[in-house]
Amino acid sequence: FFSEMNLSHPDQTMHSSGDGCLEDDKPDVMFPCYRRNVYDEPLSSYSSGSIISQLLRKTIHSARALDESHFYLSGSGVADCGQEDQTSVSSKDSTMEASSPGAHVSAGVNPDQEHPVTDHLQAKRARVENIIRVMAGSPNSRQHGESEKPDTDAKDLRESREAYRENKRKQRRPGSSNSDTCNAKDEECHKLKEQLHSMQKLLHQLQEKFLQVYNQEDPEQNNRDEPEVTAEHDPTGENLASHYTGSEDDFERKTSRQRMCSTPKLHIGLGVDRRSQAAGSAQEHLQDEEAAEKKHSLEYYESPGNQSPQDQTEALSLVVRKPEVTPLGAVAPTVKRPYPVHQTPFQFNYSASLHDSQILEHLLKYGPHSSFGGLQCIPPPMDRTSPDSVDLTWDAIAMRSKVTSGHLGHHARPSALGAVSVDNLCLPHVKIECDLKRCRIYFSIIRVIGATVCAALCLIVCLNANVNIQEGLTPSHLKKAKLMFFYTRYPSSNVLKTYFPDVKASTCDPWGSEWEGRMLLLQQPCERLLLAYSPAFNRCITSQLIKWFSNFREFYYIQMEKFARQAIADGVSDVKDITVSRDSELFRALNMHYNKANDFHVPDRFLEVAEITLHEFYNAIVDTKDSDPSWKKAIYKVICKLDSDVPEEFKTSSYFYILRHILQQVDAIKLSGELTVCHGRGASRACNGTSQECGEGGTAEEGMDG
DNA sequence: AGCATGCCTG
DNA sequence: CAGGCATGCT
Repeated sequence: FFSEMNLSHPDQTMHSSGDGCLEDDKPDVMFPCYRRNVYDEPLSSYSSGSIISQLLRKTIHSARALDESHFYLSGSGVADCGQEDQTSVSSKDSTMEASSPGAHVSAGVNPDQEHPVTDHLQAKRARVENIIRVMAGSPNSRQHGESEKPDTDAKDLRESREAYRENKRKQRRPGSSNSDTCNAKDEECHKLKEQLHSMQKLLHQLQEKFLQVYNQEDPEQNNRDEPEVTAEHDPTGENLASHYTGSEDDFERKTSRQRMCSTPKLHIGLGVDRRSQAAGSAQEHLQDEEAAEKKHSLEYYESPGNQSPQDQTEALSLVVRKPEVTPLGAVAPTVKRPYPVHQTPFQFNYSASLHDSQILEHLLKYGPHSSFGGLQCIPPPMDRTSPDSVDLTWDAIAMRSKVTSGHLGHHARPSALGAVSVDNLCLPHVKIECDLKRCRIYFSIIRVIGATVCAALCLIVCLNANVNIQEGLTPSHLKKAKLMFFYTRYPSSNVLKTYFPDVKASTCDPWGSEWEGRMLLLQQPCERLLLAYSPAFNRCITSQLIKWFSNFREFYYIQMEKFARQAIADGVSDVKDITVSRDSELFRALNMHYNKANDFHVPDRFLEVAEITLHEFYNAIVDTKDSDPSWKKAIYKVICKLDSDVPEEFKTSSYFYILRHILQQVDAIKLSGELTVCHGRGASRACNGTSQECGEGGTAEEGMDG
């Protein structure tokens, strides 16, 4: 890891003293409550693009820098996040050090360090290095390729420079006192604690929503053809569904089907409650009563007593529980622990927490998009050869994204520091289609690794990031736009802004320095957070929306011309004989395009407009006006006046559409049984092979000062 | 020149 | 669906 960093940023490697930075408590300009240390790297290296991930990552690092006896969240069960490396790592030290001599490269590369470190710190750092290194697998391949890209994101560049200057500044102030460090760290701990609590709340909210969503689509309890999100159990008080009641009948229809499911019981304690002590008994308790109770309880996700596939209820289909014959079954190991059941994750014992921290670090380091294959290189200490070891490869999921265009948009944020082959993994343009799968994976991970507070926080952040925090418009926006097309074919940019409030809401860069204030939103209802992290309604996105509608119109008119000519070819002699009804082939084609899920009741007015349009084309063609190159323009002029007002419901956040989309995807995934995964053994081999490449690659980031 | 729009293409 | 290009307007 360190060699990778050094290679990646030779400038700072040459000047910055890694060990000394451990003691560096100079307030960070950009993140006042988090000081940079040796583990810090240019922000550009955060591939996930989630600022919260960055924060959390810093949290972990800070935690490790702290004395292990007074970690943040005092009195809570999470305290071992800073301790986990003590014994657990030592179990691997010999192997890793032997096989990866570059692990301590930072010490070797910087012989002239300005701040000699104590043996204690060095030992500590060595442990961390090993953890990170092991987790990293062979991250250089990506980095190498990335560095060769000339079109480095400007933001990345900026942040890289900022980080670079930051390091420069730090090295100019070698003397940092430990007393200051302690005070600052206390304050830091306090802030972290508050943030963790906030995250916990958010976690609860999202989980509840998640379960609501899931329970509603439960095919054995509901008619899945009308998935809906009810708000009656909405812990946030945000009645999403209420936005839609009393308007279009489809919404009414859906909301009328009020949930019969009981509110899912949420027991994710995040280590702050009694879960640590109660884990064992909770397990027995669940085994006794799970049939009656577990179904909609998140506790089930966590309980080690519910790991066998046979015990799986449909509630866990979200974590990919399928018959083994199906491709989905390949994921079944996901829900199995790679270590014995008695390694209760809620008890923050070393073994479990090490694994947690590995995954956590991995997630934080590489983001949720990275492959977990590297983690399988270090099987959990308790079960190194477990055949159930799961290799969660995001690329397998990402590849299936239907919306992805296969390349990064110019507004997308390329990840600068990637894990192995991040290129092929989930990128910002990978959209909602695979988000549900991610959800399932995340919850699988939670079950596998146990929901320590760190892991849970990380997971929820990643989940959040994937579903909602991404650059550019989401598939939810696209779906919404398509439905809006039923009302307006020529929306003005003002209309677009009005009806995409969640997009418009954010005017500052989620990845910019404003993020700190945004952390406050963690205490706000879910949707607020989502709004806060929605993409800025910049010109680029506006034009993207406009382009969408342009494409919509294009398809629309192509269909019209096609069916008009068909009618003529069929010998239709009177325009009046041409009608458009819901049974019409034309309508079916249009509906398939704009309302593929067929979950939206197309307004009658759209049928009328379609019929008018068809008539226009028919008449024009009959009158041989189509010989004029611009003969369609006259038709366009007519049709553009037929726009209707878009219902108010569409002004709501696209969050609703996200949920709806997820519900639809649930069905789709269940039917297709997709979601392929790599099996652990092969991936493990690959990891071992690539692990030798650690320390290689990673040319200097282009565009750095110098 | 700068921007918007439409057509064509992959 | 998005990129590239031509066109047209200001």
